[in-house]
Amino acid sequence: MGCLPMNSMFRGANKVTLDTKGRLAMPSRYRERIRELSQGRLVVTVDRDQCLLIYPTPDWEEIERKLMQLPSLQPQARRLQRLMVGHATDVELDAHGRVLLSPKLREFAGLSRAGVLIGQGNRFELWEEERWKAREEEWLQGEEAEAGLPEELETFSL
Amino acid sequence: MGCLPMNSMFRGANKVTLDTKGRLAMPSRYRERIRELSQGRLVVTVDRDQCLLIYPTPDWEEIERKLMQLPSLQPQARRLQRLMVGHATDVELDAHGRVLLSPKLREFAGLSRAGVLIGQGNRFELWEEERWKAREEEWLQGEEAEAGLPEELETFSL
DNA sequence: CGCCTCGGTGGGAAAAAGTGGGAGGAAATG
DNA sequence: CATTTCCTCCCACTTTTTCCCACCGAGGCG
Repeated sequence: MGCLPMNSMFRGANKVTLDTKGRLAMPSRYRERIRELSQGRLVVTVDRDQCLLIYPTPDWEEIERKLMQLPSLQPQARRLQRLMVGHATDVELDAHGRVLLSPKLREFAGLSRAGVLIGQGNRFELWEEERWKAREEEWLQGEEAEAGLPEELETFSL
Repeated sequence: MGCLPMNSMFRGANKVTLDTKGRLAMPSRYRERIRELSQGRLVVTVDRDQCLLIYPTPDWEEIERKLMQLPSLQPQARRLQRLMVGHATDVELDAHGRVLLSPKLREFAGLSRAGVLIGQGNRFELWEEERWKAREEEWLQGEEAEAGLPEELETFSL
C-alpha cells in the first residue's frame, strides 16, 4: 500500500469550482492532512477514463517507481507509463489551499468550471461534473455487471 | 466481522425526519452506543439501491481498507470503490444527537423530509420513506426471487 | 390535573471557507 | 535594452458552514 496510514484515507465527494485562472480550492477538511503528508506538495496526472488523479507527492513517487519497473516492451505497460508519468505535474497548495491546474490537464479532463473531487484512499479523482454524473448513473443501472463477478468480489461483505 | 460485539448490533426500524438543513436526529436509544463505539463519529455512504449506509467510523474504515485493496485496474472493483469510498462522508453527532447529511447524499437517496432508518447489524440504512414502502411490498410479493437460490441460502436455517 | 423532564425541531449569529481581483516580479520578445 | 505578457503571490469581499441557544410537544410522575 501507499505511504498513507489507514486511518487517514481520503474519502467523499465534493463539488468544486475552478476559477477563471484554473485554480482548484481543495476542500478545507483535507488540507491539514495534505500538509502533514507532503508539506502541501501534490502531483496531478491523468487517468484512462478522462479524469485527473491527485496524489500527495510521496505516494505518487512510489507509484511512479512501480510503473517504471513494469516490463518496457509490453505495449500495455508502455501506454500506462506514457499516460501517467508523462502527464504528471507537480503542484503546491497556495496560502488559501488552492492548486493551479495547467490548461493541458484541464483540457484532458474536459474541465472548465464545475467539477467533482472524489476521495479514493491515497489519492483524489477530479471529474468534470457532467461526466461524473453520467458515469454514476451508468454504474447504478449496471446490474448486468454482477453476472461475471470476479472472485475477489464474490465473497465481499459490506 | 466488524468491530462491533454481537450484543451491540443495531436493529429495528425508525421513522425519522430531516429538517430543512438536512440534519438527521439519530434515535436516542442508539446514541450512547454510538458514542461508546466511535466517540460519535460516523461515516455515511451510498448503496446501489438508492439508500444511504451509516457506519460507526471504525467499522467503516475496515471495509474501506478492504475495498481499496481490490485490484485497481479491474473495472468492477473501480466501480465499487468510486461509488462507496467516493461518496463516504465523515459526520459527527452534534450536541443533540444529530448528523448533517450533505445535499449530494440526500439527493442520491431522494431524501427530503420523511425517512426510515433501519438497523442492520453494524450499520444503519436510511431510506426515503415512500421508496422504502415500495421496496418492502416488492420483497413480500417476491415471486422471482426464490427460483434461483444461491447455494449459501439453500442450506440456510432461520 | 398540573408540572416537570426529555426528545425532537427550528433558527440565528459568529467563524471559517470559497471566490475573485489586482499588484509586483520574472521571463520572453522585439 | 526596453517593453510587453504571463505568472505568482497576496489581499479583500461574499457566501457557506458550524455551533449554540431557545422553543414546542408529548409522555411520565407527583
